[in-house]
Amino acid sequence: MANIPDKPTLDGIEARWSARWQADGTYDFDAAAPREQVFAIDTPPPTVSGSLHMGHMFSYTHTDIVARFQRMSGKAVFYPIGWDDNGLPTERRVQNYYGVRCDPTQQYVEGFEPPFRGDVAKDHRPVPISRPNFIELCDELVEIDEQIFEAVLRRLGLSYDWSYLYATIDERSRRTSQRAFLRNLQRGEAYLQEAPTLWDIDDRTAVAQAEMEDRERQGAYHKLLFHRTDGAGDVEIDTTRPELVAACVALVAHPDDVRYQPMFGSTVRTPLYGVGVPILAHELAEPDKGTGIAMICTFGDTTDVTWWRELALEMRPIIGRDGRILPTPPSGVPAEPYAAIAGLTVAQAQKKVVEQLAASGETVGEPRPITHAVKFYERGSRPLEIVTSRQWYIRNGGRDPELRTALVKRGGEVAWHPAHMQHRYDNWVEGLNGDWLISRQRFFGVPIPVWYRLDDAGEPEYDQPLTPDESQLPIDPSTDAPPGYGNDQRGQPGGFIGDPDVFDTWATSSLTPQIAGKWEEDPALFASVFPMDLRPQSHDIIRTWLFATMVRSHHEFGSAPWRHAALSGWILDPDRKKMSKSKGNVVTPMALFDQYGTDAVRYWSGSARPGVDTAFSEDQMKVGRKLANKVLNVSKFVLGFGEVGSYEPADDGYPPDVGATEVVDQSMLARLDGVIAEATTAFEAFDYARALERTESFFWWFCDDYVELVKGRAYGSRGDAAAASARTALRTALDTLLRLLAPIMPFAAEEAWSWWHDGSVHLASWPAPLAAGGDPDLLDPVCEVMSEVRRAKTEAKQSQRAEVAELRVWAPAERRAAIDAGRADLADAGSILEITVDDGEQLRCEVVLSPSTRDAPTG
RNA sequence: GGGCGAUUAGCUCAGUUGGAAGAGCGCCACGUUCACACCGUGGAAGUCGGGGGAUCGAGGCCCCCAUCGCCCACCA
Repeated sequence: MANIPDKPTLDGIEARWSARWQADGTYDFDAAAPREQVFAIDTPPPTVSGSLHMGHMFSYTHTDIVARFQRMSGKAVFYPIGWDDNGLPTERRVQNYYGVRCDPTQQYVEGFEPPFRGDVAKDHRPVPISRPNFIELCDELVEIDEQIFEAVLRRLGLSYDWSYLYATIDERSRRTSQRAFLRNLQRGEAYLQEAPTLWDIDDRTAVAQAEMEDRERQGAYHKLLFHRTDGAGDVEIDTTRPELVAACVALVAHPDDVRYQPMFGSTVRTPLYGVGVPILAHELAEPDKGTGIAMICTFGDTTDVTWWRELALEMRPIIGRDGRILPTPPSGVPAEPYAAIAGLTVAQAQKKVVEQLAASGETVGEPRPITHAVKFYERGSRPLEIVTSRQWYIRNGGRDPELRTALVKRGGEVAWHPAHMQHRYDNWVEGLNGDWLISRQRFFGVPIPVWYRLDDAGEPEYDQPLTPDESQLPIDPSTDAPPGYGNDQRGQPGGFIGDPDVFDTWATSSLTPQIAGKWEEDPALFASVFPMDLRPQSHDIIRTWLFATMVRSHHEFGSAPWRHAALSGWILDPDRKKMSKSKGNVVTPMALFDQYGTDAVRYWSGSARPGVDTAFSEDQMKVGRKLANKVLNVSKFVLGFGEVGSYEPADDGYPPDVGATEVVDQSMLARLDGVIAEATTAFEAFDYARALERTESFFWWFCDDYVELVKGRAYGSRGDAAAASARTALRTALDTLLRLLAPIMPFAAEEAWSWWHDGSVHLASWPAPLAAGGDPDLLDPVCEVMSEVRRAKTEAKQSQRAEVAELRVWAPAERRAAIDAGRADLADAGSILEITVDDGEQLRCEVVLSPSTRDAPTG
């Protein structure tokens, strides 16, 4: 054959084949394919404000392996990629990269030059810039980051159709996001409500339940005295937040708590302020926590919100959106003690209040330190507060048992891989306690496409938002005017104002099937890719991305958005902790590609079972490197025998195996046939790891035993007919193995394939069953005998090429036939002069090395 | 507090309907440059977390316990 290199090498094959695939459009989606022949993947768009790490390489490889299998199986694979670039993470990166911050009150500056581009000076104070200037910098940095991302993903060999590339901030995504929201609004699935909201005081934005996490923090119980108005003494309550005493609206105990039953309905005066608050009963109060009676404040935690709502309590907010105590006390709260804390941070206020309580004698004993869980925004650095604000919500079942049940049912329509991941979904949906808050008081995001009429007094009429026609999308209500209005009416009584907020990034990324499939913009495409076949993602975002996508699809289409969900595991440090950037000196994907080769890194990913957290292992990459190298070398060797016999290489279609006339060769092919079946079944169930394991195991057996056994014959030691059988079987097996390995090791497989085929192995058909007709187990006793011969030579400290004068084998009758069939090949492979086979109860060998060999001087 | 997963050789992990403990790495020994030193051959190494139970038979099935990890929870 023409193109076999003298010295095969893995070096540089990624660059060569990546360029070739791109030039040839190897992975282009066939948009004309009918739905049943399409395999559509809802690829996770990486957050471009971070960096691509090994976790991405790991899970993205899994998906790519599946995509390649499906493509070879004859599917038109719809495999788009996008960038998740809108939202807070990008804003933060822009702030840190350019040394700026967004201040909507600033005026736009034409041609603004940021103070830095990377390497911001340590003592630099962020320069306030206008929102349009800030957005421009976001767009600029996102573009830079995305180019770097693309280079890494191409190097990983991901078989995307890059022509469907999208970004969650691009025009189509904005249009899709706004359209979906307007539909939700029309159907009553989206609504605006003023309510207590979890609030991040640093980012100055509301956050959703799904983005909240608990962190252990040091705190302390303070015992406070509330004074009974009937003069019967004081009530002691324990609290970790004494600074909120001014916000106290009631005390609460469990209805069955006999200690407090007599007090229910009576009134106590708060310490310091003397404000009268009722003592009430509620099931959520826990008798064995603290003194068994708690103070309800607006708001200290989410339980306060529940109590406030269910007990219909007053509102006495004292914490502002900047996390500081409001300048003026709530109505009915005396100004005098309050003045001391006005304007302080929560931490400062707590210290002050504790001093005040000590001075007034309304605290008992010393604070008792405790460690307790406090709610944080997952990207935040200070505890969340709860403030009242007007926000947009989408119904997700959090307040509607019927919808919740329906969404759990939708989850049941999806096949989960691994299956137990469905528990996480069910668990989350069943535990929801509020609707999905989608509005964010941020800047770099999809604007909420509504305006509000201003009444004659200039007050917004929030209950009847003005909406654009879908044909106008995307719009920006801060610059566009609503239908029937002119921009000169902006902010004027009788005119309008735009909603100043943007959607949370999940509100847009929950629409990735719609965005990638060009919903409402290319109906033919959308019809052929939706519902998608596969959603691959990490299990830690089941509650966000997966669930949110389900909600949007349920509302819009009344179906699940995909048929399968494949949840990948995490990468763990060797010490079994989740690998994190904070640990420093984490390896970068590019460095590993350079060191081991892409196929080797992919091999490490592919050998991890679906959904299982996996230790980062360079050892596994070394093994992958060995395998890739072996693929090239054995290919060279097999192809070096040349084309003989009836073998005809086929460009697509499967090569015929009719030339294998020897039972030894037929046995190998029968065994390979079993591997094809197992690998195919495994791949169809998304179990790429099993497919790899079976293929790899056969591959090494093929190289170490079968090739060794028949190579003498393939060279022609027993004549042309016997050689032709061996050569045909070798080439058939090689052809099959390259196809089986192509999804895992696309570069090495393509390289070896290219030596003797036109066209890409990645467009070749997946191996069909081989009608070999042989006995797959026939070679077992032959290989056992070969192993015995090798052992004898090794124990005699001889070369494997050492001559054997005589090999005597005893075997049960049913195995003798197999050994007889392989005896000529055995003689060749082991340099054996004479083989005798006799009956015996068990397989047993006696190996007599030739004296001349044994006595020959070594070295 | 509720739920899920894991526990097999020094390390990383397979072990698919229960039928005589496996692989790779590492280690030891030997060999070899005629496909492959990114090589080959062979070897040592495990009371399958612990305890019960059903079975002729359990790493696999049932119950209990322990340890680790993760998810969820209304954590005053």
